[in-house]
Amino acid sequence: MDNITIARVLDETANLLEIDAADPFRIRSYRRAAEAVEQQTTQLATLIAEPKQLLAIAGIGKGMATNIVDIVSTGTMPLREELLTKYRPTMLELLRLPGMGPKTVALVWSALQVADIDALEEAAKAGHLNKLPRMGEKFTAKLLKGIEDYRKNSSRFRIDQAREHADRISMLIREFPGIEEITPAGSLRRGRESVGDLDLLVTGPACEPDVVTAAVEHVAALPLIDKLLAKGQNKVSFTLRNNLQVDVRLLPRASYGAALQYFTGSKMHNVALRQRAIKRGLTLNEYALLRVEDNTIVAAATEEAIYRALEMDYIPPELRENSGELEAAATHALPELITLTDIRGDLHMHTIETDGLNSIREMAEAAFARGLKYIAITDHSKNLAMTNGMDDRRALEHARRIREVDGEMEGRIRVLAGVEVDVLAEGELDLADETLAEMDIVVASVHSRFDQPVEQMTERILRAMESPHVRILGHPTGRKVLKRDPYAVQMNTILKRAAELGVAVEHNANPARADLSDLHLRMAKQHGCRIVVNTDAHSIAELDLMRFGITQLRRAWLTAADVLNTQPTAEALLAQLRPRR
DNA sequence: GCCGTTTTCGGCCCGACTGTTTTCAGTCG
Repeated sequence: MDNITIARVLDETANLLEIDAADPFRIRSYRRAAEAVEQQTTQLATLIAEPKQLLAIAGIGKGMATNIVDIVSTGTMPLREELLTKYRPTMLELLRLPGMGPKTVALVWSALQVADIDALEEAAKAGHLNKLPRMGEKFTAKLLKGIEDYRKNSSRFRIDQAREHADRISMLIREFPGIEEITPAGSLRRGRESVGDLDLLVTGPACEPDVVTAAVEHVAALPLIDKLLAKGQNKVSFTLRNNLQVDVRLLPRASYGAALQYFTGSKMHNVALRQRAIKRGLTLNEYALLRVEDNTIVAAATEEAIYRALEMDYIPPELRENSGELEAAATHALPELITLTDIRGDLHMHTIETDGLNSIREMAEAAFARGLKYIAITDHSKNLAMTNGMDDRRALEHARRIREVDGEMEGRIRVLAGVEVDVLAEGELDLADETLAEMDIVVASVHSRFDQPVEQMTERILRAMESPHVRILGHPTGRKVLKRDPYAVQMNTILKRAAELGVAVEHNANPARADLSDLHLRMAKQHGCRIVVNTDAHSIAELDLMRFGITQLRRAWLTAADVLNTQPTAEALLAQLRPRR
C-alpha cells in the first residue's frame, strides 16, 4: 500500500469525524497526519515492523502510528469502520459540493436520511431541504447548480494552463487606472503542479479603502466572466467558461505583504506561522502582523518584513508546505534554491526530423537566445513510428547534420548529437549499439507503458539502464499530473539503480508530460541520483517551459549543485554523466 | 490526537462572506 492511499484513509476518517461533530483538534490531528504521510519519501508500508520510526515524523504520535499500522495491514482502521456503521461512505462525496460542510451533511442525514448526491438532488428538487433550518430557496438553487457543476467537471487545472488564465485576467484588470501590481497567490505561486482555483491579489492607488468600490465593479464586469459567484467589499469571485474559479482581492499597498503571505499559504504553513507569532506575543492575519498587547503594527507591507519580524529568513513560496521550512528559516538553514538562470543547457528536444516543428538550426538559435550554453538534439527512434522515428541509418545521418550545425554556431552554443531511444517490451533498445555509441547523449525512454503490470514496467526500465550507452533516463514515470501515479511504490527501486549506474534521471519540465513529482525529486536527491531537467521541446516555444521545471525542482528543495545541466559547459556536463563506452 | 525556548496538562490560527440571522452558525480559504 502506498503513502497516498494511507493518507487518503486518514483524511477520510477526519471527514467522518467532522460529520460526527468530534473534537475539532482531534480532527486536525488526523488531517495533519494525512499531510505528513503524503510528504514522506519512504514508503511507510515498509516501516510497520518498526513503528518507532513512524514516531519520528512530526504530527505522528502513538495513536496515529497504531492507526497507520492498522491501515497498512487491514486497509482500514477501527475508528473509521466504527464511524462507517453510523454514516455512509457516500456522504464524504457530499462534502465536495459547495455549501455542503460537515454540519449540513450530518443534518440532511439525520433529518432526511440523505446520504448521496442523487438523493440530495432529489430532496432539493422536492423542496424538502427548505424545511430545514438555514436552508432557503437561495441555498437550494445554489446547491443544485453546484451538483450540476460537480458532475460536469470537478477537476483541477495544470499549472501552465492556470498561469495562462492568470496572465489573461491580469491584463484586463490592469486596464483600470490606479492598478499597479497583480500577483497570483495560492497554489499557483507555490508552484503546485495543479491548482484548484486562481487567487489574484491586486494593489495600487485604486485599491485604497475609500475608492476601491470602483475597481471592484470593474473586476466584476470583466468580459470573460461566466458566472459571478460573490462580490464583497474588496473581493470578487467568479468562474470562467471552463469552470476555473477565480478569486480576485483588491488590497491597499500598506497591507499587501500580509495579504500576499496569507493568501499564498499553504494553509498548514500559515497555521504554523501564526503559532510562531503567538509565542512571540504577536498575531498574524491577512492585514498585518500585530503586537497583541497594544495592537501596533509590526509588519504588513512586505512578506520579507513579516518573516524577519518572526525571526526567520524569507521563505520562498515553493517551500511553504509546513514540511520543515519554518525550522530551517529560523536557523538560517534554508538552501539556496536553484533558479532559471542557473540552467545552462537543455538535453532533450525534437526537430522536424521526427515530430518537432523546427529545424536543428532554429532550435539552436532559440536556445542561444534564451541564454543556454549547450543543447542536445534527441529525436525519436524507429519504434515510435507515429513520430516518424529514425532507424539506425537516419539516426547516424541526423547526428552528422547536428554536428554540422554545431560547427555553424561557431562556439556561441554547443549542439550535442543525441537520440531518444525507445525501450522495448523486454527492456532492449530499438537502435543498434554501434549507432548509440556515436551519440553524445542517449536518452532512454519507455513509451507505451500501460500495457504491462507496474512490476514488469519497472523491470523493463531497470534492464534498459544496464545498456552502457544510456546516459539519461527520459521521463521515467510517464505519470500524468492530473491522474494517479502508478509508480509510487516502484520509484525508489528505479532511482536507486539509476544512482548506482550513474544514469542521470530526467525531470521533464513540460507540465503536460511532467513525470517526476517534487516528492520523486526529493527521493532522487536522497538516493544520490544525477538529476537533469529538460524541456523535451517539440518547438521553439516549448523551450520556455523550462521555468515550470525549475519550479518543481525548487519545491523539492534542490540547489544548482543538485542538477547536472547547471554545469557551465557541455564538456563539464559530459564529464559528470556516466562515461560513454 | 499531538505536543513542549511559558512542557507531560492544557492548550491548539484567523477573518470574510452567505443566508435568513432579529445576533449568528456554517462554510470557505
